[in-house]
Parts: sequence; C-alpha cells; structure tokens
Amino acid sequence: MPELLSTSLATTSPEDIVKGEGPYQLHGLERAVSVLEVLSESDVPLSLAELCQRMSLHKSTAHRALMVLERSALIERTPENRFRLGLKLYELGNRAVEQIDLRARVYPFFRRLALKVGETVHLSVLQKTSIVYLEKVEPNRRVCMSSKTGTSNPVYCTSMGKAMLAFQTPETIEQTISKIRFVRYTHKTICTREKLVKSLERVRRRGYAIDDEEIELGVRCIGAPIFNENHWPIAAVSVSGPSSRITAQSVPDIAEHLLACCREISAALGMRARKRSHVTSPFVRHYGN
Amino acid sequence: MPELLSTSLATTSPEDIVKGEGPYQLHGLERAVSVLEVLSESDVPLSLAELCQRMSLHKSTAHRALMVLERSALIERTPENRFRLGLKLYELGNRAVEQIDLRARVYPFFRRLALKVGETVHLSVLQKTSIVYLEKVEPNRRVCMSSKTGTSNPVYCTSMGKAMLAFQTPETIEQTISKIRFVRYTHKTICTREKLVKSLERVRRRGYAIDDEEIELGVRCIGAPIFNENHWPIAAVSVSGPSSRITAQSVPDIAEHLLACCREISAALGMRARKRSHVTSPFVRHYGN
DNA sequence: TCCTCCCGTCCCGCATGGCGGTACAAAGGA
DNA sequence: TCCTTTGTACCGCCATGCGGGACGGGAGGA
Repeated sequence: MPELLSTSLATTSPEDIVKGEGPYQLHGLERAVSVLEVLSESDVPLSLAELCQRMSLHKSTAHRALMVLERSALIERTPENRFRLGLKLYELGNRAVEQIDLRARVYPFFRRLALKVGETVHLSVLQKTSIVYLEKVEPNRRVCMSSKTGTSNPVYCTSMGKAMLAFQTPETIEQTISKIRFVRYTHKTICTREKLVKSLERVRRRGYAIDDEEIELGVRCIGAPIFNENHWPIAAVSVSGPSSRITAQSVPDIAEHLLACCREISAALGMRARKRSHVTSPFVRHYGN
Repeated sequence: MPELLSTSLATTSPEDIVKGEGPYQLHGLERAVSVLEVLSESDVPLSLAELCQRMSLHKSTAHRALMVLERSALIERTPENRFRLGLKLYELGNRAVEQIDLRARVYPFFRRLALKVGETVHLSVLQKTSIVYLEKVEPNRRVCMSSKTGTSNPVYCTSMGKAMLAFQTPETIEQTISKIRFVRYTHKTICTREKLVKSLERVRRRGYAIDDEEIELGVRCIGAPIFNENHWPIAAVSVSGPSSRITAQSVPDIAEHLLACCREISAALGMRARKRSHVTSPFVRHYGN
C-alpha cells in the first residue's frame, strides 16, 4: 500500500524567499538564512568548500557566517568539519507552533473527523506560497503525530493551500500568486496563473477545495479553511485518501463533514478581535509561568 | 497526579549564546538571533516598540532586522503588527532532527525499555550547556510524542546532561562548565562548578548519572549516554519517575536495564568512522529522493 | 471635533563592519 | 616525499547598514 499523503513530496520550498526584494537589506542575515536553506536541502552535512560552491560564496565570507551560525547553535558541525542544521532550530520551531497553539485546540475536532470519514486528516497553515503541515491524524492508528509534519508543499497544488488562498483578500491573493513558481508534479497539476484563479473561484463558490491528483497521482484531497472572527483563513483542514475511495460520488458527503468540522473549530477558537496592547492574543497559549 | 517530567521546567536557555565571543562577528546576524530568542521567550507576540525596549535597540535597526526576518519567514507578524516566531523555523527544526535521525533508529529499543521499567523514558542530545529533548515514551500510553519534546533543560541538573557531559574529553568538559550559569531550581540543585565536577566523576565510575530531585522536587531520573564508535557520547537516554518509585533500592535495577538499552542502541547505530567526502553520514537518513 | 501622543515607516549621511584577496597551516593522496 | 585541497587567520578598503530624525496615521481624551 503506497503512502497516501501529499506530504510525501517536496520538503522545503526555497522559492518562498525572494532574495534582495524589499527596501530593507541585511546581506549578512539573508546569506545566513540561505545557508540554513541549503543545509536543509542537503541530506548529508556539507563542508565549507561544498557550501561555497553551492552558494557561490567566497571562502572567508562563508566561513565567517558559519562561525556565527555555529555560535548561535543554528547550525552544528560534525567531528569531520561538516555542517548541518542545529537543534536550536528545533527548539525555536517547536516554540513557534506552541505560540500559535492551533494543534492542541484543534485536535479533538480533528480526531472526530478522521473517524467519521475514515480517511487521513491534515491541519496546515499558509506561509508565503507554501502550506506547512502541523498535524496529521490517521483513522486506523492510535498515534497522532507523523514524522512528516513540519514539511511543506506548494499552495497551488494542495487542497488546503487553495482553500486558504481563496478566502484571502483579492490583493493578498494577487500578491501571493505573483510569487508562485509553478512546477508540474502530475499531468493534472495547475500550472498557470489563470487556471489557479479559476480554481479559486470555484473554491469560493463551494466553500471547499479539491486537490484532484494534482501533486501525486492516486491521491485526492478535500480541504476547507478555518476562519477567525474577522473571517480570515488562519488554517485549513483536509481529508486525503486514494482516488478509489474519494470519488465524485463521495466528495459531497465528505465535504459536508469537513465543513461542519471547520465551522465547529472556527467557532471553538472563539477569536475575538484583540483590542489593546497587553491583552493576550487568543492565538497564544500562556504556559510555563 | 503531577507531571513527572523534568521537561516541565525551563524552555530556552539564552545563556547558551554568548554574544560577541569569538573573533568572527556579524552583528546583523547576531542581533537577528537575539530577536528570535526574545520572541521565543515571550508568550505574546511583541510589537516593534516592545522589542526595542527589551533589547535596547534603536527603532530603525530593529525595524530593518524585523523586515528581513519576516521576508525570510523566520518570524511572522500578526494583523496588529506584532511579531512572533515564524513557521519556517518549524520546518527547519524538523529538518534538523530528520538529519540527525536518532529518533527513528532509537525508538524500538526505547519503547522496550519503557515497558520493562514501567517509567517514562526520554531521549536527548547535548547542545552547548543544555540538553534538548528529542523523544519521550510513557509506558502506559500508546502515543509516542509529547508536546514537550523540543524543549531544553540545563545540562547540570539533568541526568542525561550529566551523563553526556561526563564522557566528553576533559577539555570539552572544562569549556562547557565554564559557560554554565548555575541557577538553583530546588535545594538539591548542583550550583557550583566543584560539585558538578565531583558529580561527573561519580557518573564516570558508575556509567550512569542520577538527577536526584535537582530540577524538580519529587522527580528522580537515571540517565546514561549513547556512544558512537569513537566513544563519543552523541545522545542520552533517561528513565524518570516519582521519587517514591525510583528509590535507592530500585536504582541499580533500573540502571542495569538502562545501560543494557544504551549498549544495544550504541551497537545498533553501528557507526563506523566516516572516511571520505561523499560517503553518506550514518547519522543522516536518505529520504525523499 | 480637535489635539496630542505614540508607534511604525522611511530617508539620509557618516563611519565602521565585514567583504574578499591572500597567506598560512594541516591533512590526505599520489 | 611532494602536491593538492580545505580550513583558519589577517588586513585594508569600500559599501553597508547604523542611528538620528522626519513624517504620517491611528487611537484616545478632552
């Protein structure tokens, strides 16, 4: 039985970061982030020389950046002087999702949905032109976490991506789409701006999005957004499964469950518009003190 | 029933990063890392002004840094112009542990140990003067992942920290200890360099370390290191439980199981000394392509 | 409604940080 | 053994990014 998850493709989407864009520039920092990305894409630790080559950097520049990054524990070096991502990133990353704290709040609804529809359910948020997976529940397993949460996929070929994008403001949609670099994953992948815009219209009409084998053949997903009170799509939930089970006939039924779940979640999050400076953000959980 | 985990205390240890140390300086980058840390420590998103205040930075400097960090998705801003950690960190962080890939390899042994001793078992690695939790198994639950993995604790008051530290080279030990800033968590916390050194000697003699309510009253832990072939302690495993169950009588028995487990793991990792450039590091799992 | 305060954004000139050329050391292969 | 390759260290010059400050807009208060 094949892995039925759209997460099984791409991991990082470096196109999210457009270097040199915007008036504010800090070359050192941007270079450092690039280093992190290059290291992230590599499956083996890289030496100074290899990094220089891949990034076309001068030795001393790269060396300096590496030393600082290492001091900050954002990268670490192996005994043979190669570099890989550091565990401080793990710490910071976990802190990041704790701060958002969608996972814990959403989980109960989530689990119920997975049992009801009998398919894998995902939670994700939008990040530039990608979606980042926060949670996954499989109906048959007891275990909640998958090793693949934390990865990302492009916005234009996932149901959750389209679901979130569709309900942004027109300007935001415009901006986001203009940054997308379309890549064809299957023959069904949406590869032009026009088709994507059309697709988003359909999403708005229906209230949910479909990924019809657009990122992986044999996998269909149905995704719907979670809104905060200002009707801002802050996250999305999807149901994914093999095309044999998620068919034209079954979609409306599944979508109904999905939409009900998303409405419940949106309501449960009960987000009030924040008022003044020291009010705790409803996104943020207090913990630890 | 109280939370019996030493992970329930401190999260980030900012003392790990000693600013301005070392000859290589990239102020912009170091400032950026500090921003990430300040954001990490805050439970609510911070405004530009608040950040300036906490870091005693000038408005424009902080503003510039924030813009670049936001472009890189290392931070994100809320609709009300406050900043929090970005999900790119989550992505990178997950990638970091995937690259180390200790978790997956260690898990089976791990699980067995938890069942045998009937207590919570942790896996962690050393990072400067902290340990970072990678995995946790509780004997009674089916679920493997805890929400608290990814957090860290000081090296000097955890069994795993002492276990890993004790088997470093004398110079490394010296260096690490010199960077520690001792904080008293309980009346049993080791708070001086001398006591720590003594404690480490005992660890070396016994092969395992004990945290005797040094970070939280009522909690005892026994920790032992995992070695690679060069006898380098790359990680540690611990058994933790209430002081009522982990007593002077039961410690040797538990420690025996623990040490056996660690030996198994060390052997199973089967790390050969790497030889040349393009050999895949045994630490690193190939995946995705 | 106006005024006031505060906060985020933007601009600009100066000096300093950090770029990159280079030299050196160390390790490994031939 | 030499020679290549890779990491570390130093240094002078120039562009970069720092910080002062101006501007605009939003939120309260009177």
